[in-house]
Amino acid sequence: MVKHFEKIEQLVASLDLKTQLFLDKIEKTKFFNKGDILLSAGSVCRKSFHVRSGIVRKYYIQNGKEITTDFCFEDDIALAYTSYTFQQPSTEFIDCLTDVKVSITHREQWEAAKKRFPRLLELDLLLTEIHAGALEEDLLDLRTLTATERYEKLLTQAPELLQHIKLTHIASYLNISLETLSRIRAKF
Amino acid sequence: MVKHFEKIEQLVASLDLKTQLFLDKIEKTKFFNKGDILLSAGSVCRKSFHVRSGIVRKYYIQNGKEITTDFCFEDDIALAYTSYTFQQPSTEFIDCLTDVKVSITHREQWEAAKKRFPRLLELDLLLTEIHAGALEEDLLDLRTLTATERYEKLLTQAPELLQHIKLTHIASYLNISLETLSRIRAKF
DNA sequence: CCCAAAATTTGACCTACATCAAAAAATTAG
DNA sequence: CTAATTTTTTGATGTAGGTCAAATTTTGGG
Repeated sequence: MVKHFEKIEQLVASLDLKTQLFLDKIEKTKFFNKGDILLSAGSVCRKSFHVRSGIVRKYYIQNGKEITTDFCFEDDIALAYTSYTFQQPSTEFIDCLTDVKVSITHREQWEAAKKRFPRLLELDLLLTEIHAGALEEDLLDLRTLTATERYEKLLTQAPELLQHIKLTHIASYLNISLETLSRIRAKF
Repeated sequence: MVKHFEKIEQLVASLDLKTQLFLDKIEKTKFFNKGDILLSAGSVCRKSFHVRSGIVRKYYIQNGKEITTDFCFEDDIALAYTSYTFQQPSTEFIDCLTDVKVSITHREQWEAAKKRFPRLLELDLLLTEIHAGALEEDLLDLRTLTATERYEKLLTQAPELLQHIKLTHIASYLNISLETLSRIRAKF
């Protein structure tokens, strides 16, 4: 769930045509089915998944329980951030909550592209800044909001999410047990 | 508390001399006293504070209570990240827990430097990636560890911190009440 | 349309940690 | 060195939200 969409658009639009064409050339469209796993914990994340349609989820497993860290919709880029950046084994899984269409770019090719078209560094930086900003916000929320407040915030900021995603996943995303979430919802 | 120190060093070392000299030129050394405030919530963060000695703390105030988000020691860069990046009013304060020596660089000049020496974009990106990585780890810890486990982790990863910093601040950093932290410590 | 499986709700109980209050220990200033 | 102030500990009590179990509702395949 990345915001700041306009900023990204704007930067991409300001790139020269050659760069944009190159980016198009190194990405490949693929289709996955609901339930398919795009990345497993333990393996190194070497591709980015630019979601074109459908819903993708990032999660890790803690004591046999799935903990959702993010949902990715159209235009979001799904990747296991730390694994991708530092080329370490991922702690996260990435899977498809629906049938999905994604544009895949391999990290190597993206790195090469950045070498060849240095302005892509600006894009990479912007994306990373936005990611960090979102993490800071999540951290703040987790520290200061109660379970109910976190739910309410989600409700106002991303109500569409509740239409499409199972409560189990939403509960783990909000760091609330399924039962508690159900009780919160009962009182509106 | 930034790790990955070697990576940064390495990248800086790989910059050509002109770039390095330029960086030196735009930064200014200043001294502050214990208790001094480097940035207040509400104002926009326009400088970065590279800590040379002493301890700096970042925190925000929630219902009249200070919540510490980070401690910065020698070599760390203290700034209100989101405010600095997007030039919004900061939610965070930055203050000095001890007398402090810092190198200050103004954002404008840093931005200009990036324009003039594009390889600095790589440095900026690296710093942002490291920041994001740390945030991801904090988030994971907050989601999965108990109060005791968070304290133990701090104890093994940054024991020096406990020597120098008041328990009130450590408690708020760990998102634990002061009393609970005291009880955790009582049982070693 | 119906049944099996999955998702959600409801109920009873429990626990980690917060809060409030006061005592004890450590620090600082005069 | 002592009093005043700050920091930390200890005690008593409260509560948000977790866990386990069972009932209900929804969903999807045949």
